[in-house]
Amino acid sequence: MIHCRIQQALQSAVAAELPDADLSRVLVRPCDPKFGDYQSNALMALAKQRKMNPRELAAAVERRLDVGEWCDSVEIAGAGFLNFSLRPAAVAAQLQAAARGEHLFFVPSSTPRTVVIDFSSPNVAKPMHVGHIRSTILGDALARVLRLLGHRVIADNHIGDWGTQFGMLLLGWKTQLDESALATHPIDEMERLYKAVNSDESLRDAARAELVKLQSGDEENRAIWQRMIELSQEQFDTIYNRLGVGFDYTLGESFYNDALVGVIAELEEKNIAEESEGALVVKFTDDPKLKKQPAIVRKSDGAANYTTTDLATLEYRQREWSPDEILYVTDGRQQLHFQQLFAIHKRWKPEVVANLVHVWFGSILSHDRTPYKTRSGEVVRLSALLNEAEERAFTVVTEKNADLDEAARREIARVIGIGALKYADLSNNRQSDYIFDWDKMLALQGNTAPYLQYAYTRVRSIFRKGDIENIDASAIILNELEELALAKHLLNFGQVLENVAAEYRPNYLCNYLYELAGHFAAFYEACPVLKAGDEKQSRLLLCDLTARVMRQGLAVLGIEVSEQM
RNA sequence: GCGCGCGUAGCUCAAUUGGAUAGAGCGCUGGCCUCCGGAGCCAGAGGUUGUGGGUUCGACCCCCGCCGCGCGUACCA
Repeated sequence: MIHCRIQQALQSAVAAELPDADLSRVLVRPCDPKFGDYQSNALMALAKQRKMNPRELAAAVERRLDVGEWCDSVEIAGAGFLNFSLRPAAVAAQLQAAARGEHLFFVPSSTPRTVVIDFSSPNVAKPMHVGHIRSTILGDALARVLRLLGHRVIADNHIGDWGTQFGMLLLGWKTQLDESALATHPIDEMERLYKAVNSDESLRDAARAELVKLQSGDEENRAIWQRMIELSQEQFDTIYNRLGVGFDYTLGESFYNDALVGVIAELEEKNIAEESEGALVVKFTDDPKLKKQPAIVRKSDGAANYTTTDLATLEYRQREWSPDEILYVTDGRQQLHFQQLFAIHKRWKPEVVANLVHVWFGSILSHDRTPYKTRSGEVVRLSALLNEAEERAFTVVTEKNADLDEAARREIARVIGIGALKYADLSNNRQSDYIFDWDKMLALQGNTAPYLQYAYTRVRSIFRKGDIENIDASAIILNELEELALAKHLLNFGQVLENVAAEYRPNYLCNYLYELAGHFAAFYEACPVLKAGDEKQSRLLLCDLTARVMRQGLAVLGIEVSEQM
């Protein structure tokens, strides 16, 4: 990609001028069009370190710089910026290469990594709810982006299939199970059982006894527990199918049960953990931020907790897959837990160099800025949320396109509704809390999925209308400002994907696609396509590449497109 | 108390290693249909980036203080 080549050329020039410079910080970025197409501000920082005059350094580097193949001019501006302006011919060559199928403005990573992504993690015997949506959607989008860039991704669903709640569930199952309710609405029935037992103090000991039996391998309880997992997995699969989300593994908490004792023993042996108030804890005396809060790895009743399970999980993943990176896509409220986890792991397995990252996100809020709930104050189930998204989209589609038959409208509504829901989440900075708003996410204007999907159908419509099958990409003409701006924007797709992968922020891609739609709209208004003369094939190519980038970009966000809306 | 995070236009949100005149949508004002999907496009108004200092050629971004909000803070995950 041109951007990359310019950056490499700049790095070579800097290396020649300043042999000891840190080239990893010598970067080239897209910039405000009034300055050019790309900009580097790296020389100002380098000059500062060395107490040099930044403009003189820029001039010296510029003399060594050879980017004539791609750039019309390189200018030194302001305090020492280097501004690059692309040659239209170089832009055209990129478009032609894309037309030949050589690339779609990105290239696979030259250093592929193995990345484990831990996301979604719903609980057995409970409904999936709005609290699972960000993790599921964000984790899936990151998995898709990383895969597209050539990385080896292992998506692992660490479901909650173990814990004290099973004592209550088992007791309820044995004493007050409604078989027919279980057959029709298994999740509701299991939730009912849990609530019934949990609300009755007098059943506490009996529930506890069922838990102990389960833990000691009692056959009947194991069988019931297995059944609960199966029923829950059916629910998960239904939701994941609707969302188009997939996993490579579903290794829940119970998978690590047998390893917990060993983990605890090792932490004791290595003097990482110590007794305190009846529990076994890890203290972080040398870490100013963590010293106040020890982490419990064995409760005073002898049971392990999630820190222990996560350590065992980490050890398994390391042994099994040797990842370069493990991503935990969870709520920001678990930050302390992951800081502790990573700190313990570093002491426990100092030889492991995998990059452990807590990819955390904010909360979904109602308009009153309290956690998003139903009107009656209950958690919103994911199934209901998806239904409503599709239903609302169906209403809009029917309004706008009543002549399509219902099946077609349902299918379009599915694509739009689910897409809107996902995009609303992904287009925000993941660390921000955001306010859930149906009208905003389904709007056809602004930075929304329906707007982007609509932009896609407008392009496709040109091809339908013109009955176009093949494009002759031999003559690219980029005379109009709008053509050139659109073409240049297409060139930046790959860099945006890399930024998403580097910071685990899909909203960068959302912004890019929204800008792409904007550039296309301007082009579409200013430049007739089907009625064009010499430019027709060139413009068709711009349309086609826009559609392909839009479709691919949305696809890695987990969002589908429709030919018509 | 301590820790983490947040505070950007009336509202909802962006802002890519510290980079150039902080950008969108909604709402408001005003334009554009002999034209490929008007579910669209263009323009205008709207900002002391909570606040006071500091570092820097340059700060929404880094450092210190203060105000406000959210979350976490020993046996849930």
